[in-house]
Amino acid sequence: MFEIIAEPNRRAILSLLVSSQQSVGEIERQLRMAQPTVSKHLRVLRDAGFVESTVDAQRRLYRLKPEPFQEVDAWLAPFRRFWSAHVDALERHLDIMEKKKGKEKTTRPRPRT
Amino acid sequence: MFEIIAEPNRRAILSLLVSSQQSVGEIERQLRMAQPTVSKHLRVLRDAGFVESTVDAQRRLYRLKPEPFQEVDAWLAPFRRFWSAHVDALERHLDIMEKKKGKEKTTRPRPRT
DNA sequence: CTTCTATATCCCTTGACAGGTATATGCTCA
DNA sequence: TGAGCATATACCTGTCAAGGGATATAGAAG
Repeated sequence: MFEIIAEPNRRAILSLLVSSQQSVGEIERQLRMAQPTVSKHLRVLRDAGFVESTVDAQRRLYRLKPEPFQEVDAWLAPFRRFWSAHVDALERHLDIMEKKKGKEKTTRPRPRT
Repeated sequence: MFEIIAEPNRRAILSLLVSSQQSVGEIERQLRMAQPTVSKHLRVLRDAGFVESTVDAQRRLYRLKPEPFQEVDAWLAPFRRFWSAHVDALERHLDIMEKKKGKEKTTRPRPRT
């Protein structure tokens, strides 16, 4: 399951689908990917249960399915317990993240994906 | 970062390290992996910041670092919002079904958001 | 110093997978 | 029915990462 989300283009597709369902063509245009590439990634995502599709005339509308994300979350659980014992480290990390973002405005930046 | 945890042996190593720090040899024995394999995976994990090591005589003790896990968690956040809406809807639906059957509604713990 | 133990690295082979191009499939509408 | 659009698939090729085996490094012990 992790191999699925290891691919950057697939993560981009998933991020797109968070807001709403999209057709293949819409994904293709927004992500500037070739159509076969999009279709192939969607195939992988569908086989892995990350998305499902419905037919709308000649189009296919893809939307997210929650289960695999829950599995990722479940895998993360033991480590979450671990890191919550390291709140100090968390705060240091966030400080570093803030400093890295020094170029950006203090108003909420748009998510870049 | 996802490529790192996409590898099953690496996930096994990380799971081992949740309980406590381990030497390379201990990991090698518990997971029945060849020593160079363990060392190479640990190298990858260390470079990606998932683990760190300290020297103990000829041994190296590896332990988890929290930051990359937090990043995974951060990536998951938008999807978590998405799927918790789904689960809530499902529960409401099930509640309705229960009531239609005239049965008592058994209170269930809410999933953590 | 020599040897033993623990770990890291090097080299090589192999397999998986991603992208590109061409083509197939399927639906719509004139 | 045929043209045209939207999507899926087949085939090819290059890249990259994992595992195996040999070897290098470094500390410990005698």
